[in-house]
Amino acid sequence: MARAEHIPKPAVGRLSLYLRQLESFRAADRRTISSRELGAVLRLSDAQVRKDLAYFGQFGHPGIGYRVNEVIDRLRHILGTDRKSNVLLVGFGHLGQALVSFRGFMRKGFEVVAVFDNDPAKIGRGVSGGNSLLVQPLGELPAAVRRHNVRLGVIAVPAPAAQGVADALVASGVRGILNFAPVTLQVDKSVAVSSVDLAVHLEQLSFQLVSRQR
Amino acid sequence: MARAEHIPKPAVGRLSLYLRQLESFRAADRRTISSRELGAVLRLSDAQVRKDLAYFGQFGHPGIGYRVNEVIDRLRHILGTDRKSNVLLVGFGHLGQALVSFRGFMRKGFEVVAVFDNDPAKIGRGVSGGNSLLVQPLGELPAAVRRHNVRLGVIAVPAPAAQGVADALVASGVRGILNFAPVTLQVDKSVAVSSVDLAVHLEQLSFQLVSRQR
DNA sequence: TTTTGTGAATTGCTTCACAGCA
DNA sequence: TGCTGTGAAGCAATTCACAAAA
Repeated sequence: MARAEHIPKPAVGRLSLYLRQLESFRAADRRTISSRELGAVLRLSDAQVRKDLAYFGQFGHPGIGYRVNEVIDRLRHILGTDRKSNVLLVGFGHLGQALVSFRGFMRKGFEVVAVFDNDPAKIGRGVSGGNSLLVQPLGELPAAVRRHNVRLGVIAVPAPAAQGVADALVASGVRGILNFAPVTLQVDKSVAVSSVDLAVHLEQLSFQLVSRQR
Repeated sequence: MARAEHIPKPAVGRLSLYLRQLESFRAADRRTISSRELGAVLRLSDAQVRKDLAYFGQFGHPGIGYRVNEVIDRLRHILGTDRKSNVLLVGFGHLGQALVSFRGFMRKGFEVVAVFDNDPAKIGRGVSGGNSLLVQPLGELPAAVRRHNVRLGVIAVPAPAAQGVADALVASGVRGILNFAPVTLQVDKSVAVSSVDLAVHLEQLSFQLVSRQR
């Protein structure tokens, strides 16, 4: 039992991949899986898989492998997605609409409970996502955070507006931000930030292409 | 000049961030910038910034810092975005629409030259993005790759369809894939893949929240 | 001075290889 | 046998700290 040892940051990132892959195996009626097989589909070594899981306790069964259901449950608990988290979305452009209609959201333990935008043409519009949400003006943000006990916010606004939105989220008490705007947000380091920048990803691919063809 | 030395993979990822931030500094009329200041806004150490840039040659000027324009040009060249790359998009749902209408695309040296979807209701529709593109059926994909000399493809289809699309892209000669579907694509390792999974990012935030509040 | 570029030291992460269990 | 968990070894990345340049 190697609990509470120092956990490499990349290991935490892989936990999500293990969970996703295990759910896929479960959908295919697999009951157990070895570290070797799990690693193979994710392009990781078997040792990597074992070590990552072992950081969080005794997961596997020697001679058998890992029981799919058991590991899924434990990973969800570790990641904190075994109970629903209320999420708030700011920005209802194409990307924002894509995000609320994305099924993976709810399935994974996250629920969008409010949507904001400052465009008067969008305010008051219904959100397709399901539970009869309406797009609200940003002024309503602090009230919504309190009412729904929101800890996570998603920023899907244009770059120039992103920092202001981040400030508003943090001031309202949000503790984590998923940012899709291509800027580095300046927030108190007690707030967790994860950023997705389309251009950055394309540039990485471009670099790999350039450096490989030589 | 420490060229061609072994370059840490994370360093390449940061190159994009340096580029983005430098463009932002240029927009604010800054001509030079020190490693300390550049690192501060990106939450990196000054030594990290210097070392990353030095992997790719002599960039800075002792006593002065880095000349913004100069470094921007050289980073673009290194990343291969100093000339336009033709990109092909598969999947014209909300996410696909968000991607084509994303301004950052063109600005960064990428241009979407064809859009595909298998939904008959979408085929033939115009793509808002600008240059009068029409959504095409997937069967047209190989021809488009050849015609436009496409090396990069973006997958924005539902998870179950993603692997098939990836296979089609690779078979057509695409060399890099940006994947938004929540699956690990199995492709030949000569093909570069970069994946963005919304659920994974939210889970990372959730984990950080859970582990911090204790 | 200020600030870079870079070997050396350090820290962090992954792989190895094997004891132990089923 | 098959497979996990884990110290030890090996590799990778970051930070330190300082000579050299402007």
